[in-house]
Amino acid sequence: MRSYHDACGMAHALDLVGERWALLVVRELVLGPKRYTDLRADLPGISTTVLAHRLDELEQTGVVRRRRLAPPAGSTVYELTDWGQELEPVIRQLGRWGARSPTRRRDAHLSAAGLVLSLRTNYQPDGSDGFAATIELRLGEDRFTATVRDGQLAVVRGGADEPDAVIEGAPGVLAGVLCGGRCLREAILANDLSVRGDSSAIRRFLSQFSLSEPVSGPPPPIDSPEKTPPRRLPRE
Amino acid sequence: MRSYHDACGMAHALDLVGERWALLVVRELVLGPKRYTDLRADLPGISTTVLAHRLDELEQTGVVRRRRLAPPAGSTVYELTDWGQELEPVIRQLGRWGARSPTRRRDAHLSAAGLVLSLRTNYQPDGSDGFAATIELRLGEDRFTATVRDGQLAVVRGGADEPDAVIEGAPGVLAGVLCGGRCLREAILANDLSVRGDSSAIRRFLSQFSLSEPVSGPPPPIDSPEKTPPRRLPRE
DNA sequence: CAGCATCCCGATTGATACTG
DNA sequence: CAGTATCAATCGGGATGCTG
Repeated sequence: MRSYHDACGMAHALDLVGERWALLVVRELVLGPKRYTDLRADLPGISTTVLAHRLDELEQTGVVRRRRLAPPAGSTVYELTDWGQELEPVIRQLGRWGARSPTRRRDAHLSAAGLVLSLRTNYQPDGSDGFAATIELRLGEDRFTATVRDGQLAVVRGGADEPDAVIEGAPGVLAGVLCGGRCLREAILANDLSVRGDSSAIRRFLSQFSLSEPVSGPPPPIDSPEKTPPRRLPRE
Repeated sequence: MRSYHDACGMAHALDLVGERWALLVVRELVLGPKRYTDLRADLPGISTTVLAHRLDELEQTGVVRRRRLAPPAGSTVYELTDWGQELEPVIRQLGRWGARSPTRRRDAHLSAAGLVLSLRTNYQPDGSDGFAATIELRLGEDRFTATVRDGQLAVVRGGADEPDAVIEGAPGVLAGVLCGGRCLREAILANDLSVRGDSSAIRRFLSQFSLSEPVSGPPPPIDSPEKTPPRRLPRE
């Protein structure tokens, strides 16, 4: 296994999860166990070879665990270990940084896990009056339950028993509305999204996610010669 | 340029800084600008080809900026842009995670930047009485000034004017004492470290860094069959 | 069909040498 | 000092094959 041979914690973290696709595999598992085939489906572009390799390595290093489900399911799933689960803050902080990139394509594919993590990251209660709601999110095959209470957001996998509302649509569409500034009504009219239930709860829910503005556009193409004088020498 | 074609912020972040060595280059620049040759020296194992590639890419994506120093220095340095500088929390969180790995080699090479970042990460004031001190760290060629005041730590590049104490030694040795539990006196006797100045300030300073304990040893080699019953099906 | 293993090929990396 | 050039080794991606 390749290594940076560096005692720095970050360098060692990259020994473990710095290989191509590794952190995306972890991202897909943050919300719960998945089967090999579902991982492959949720990571468009990964090859079966690479996925198998990454899962092996992540298992060997104690980030991921394989488990066979009890009968009658019988299938094998991959899940994060407790330590692997602690990568979630890392993933969210990296996501918060990358989301502000001027070169990010907001129209690219978005997995359900990607959307839910961005919800967790971008949630910001507005006025802190006691708004509470349970919203079921139907993202393709996957269902999630988002619960807002006391200015806290929780999103877990699985449908809700008695949701105040249900929102159904592709993750990318929902992201466009939640974090990309797209108009909800327009998305519904375009048949990209469908909603049911308490529409005022939906509106309040949607309004509680902050749009992360990209940093100032692409960097100036040419370096302006004398605008920023050298601040200091690289060495003493 | 290779991309995951994923709208998730984290995936895009990896498009930008996920290539091999990229984040280590950023780490080396977090404390201030550096020249090409110094980067190469501080990143043992990187090839000149890859370093040149990474710097090109990081410059194109607006993470790093090249600058020619004013005469008489005249040399070219690389420095983080404001946005690139915002990777520091990401690097620290990744470092905090990786530092707890059971497979991390604490005896490997450690760069001055790696040490200083781990200081910033692991600082935890103990009893909050008004301890204040200025300590100069001499790490090979590089000097840093660590200032503790009001339960806050600041470490900046450059020597101190009137430090309360001076500590000199290799970054790895200092890390062993600060975060690895090695005895200061023993390190001095072994001639790995030298100190000058207020020795009680040094002792108090050193005691304010928390040892991050590794997570429970290497994962169990064989999966115990029935110990953790399956929690749920991967799909509804 | 789930869960890989194999083979092939182009892209990336790393070691070394070389240049302005 | 600050890179570029070259080349072998490795890695990633795509297609396909295999096995229960």
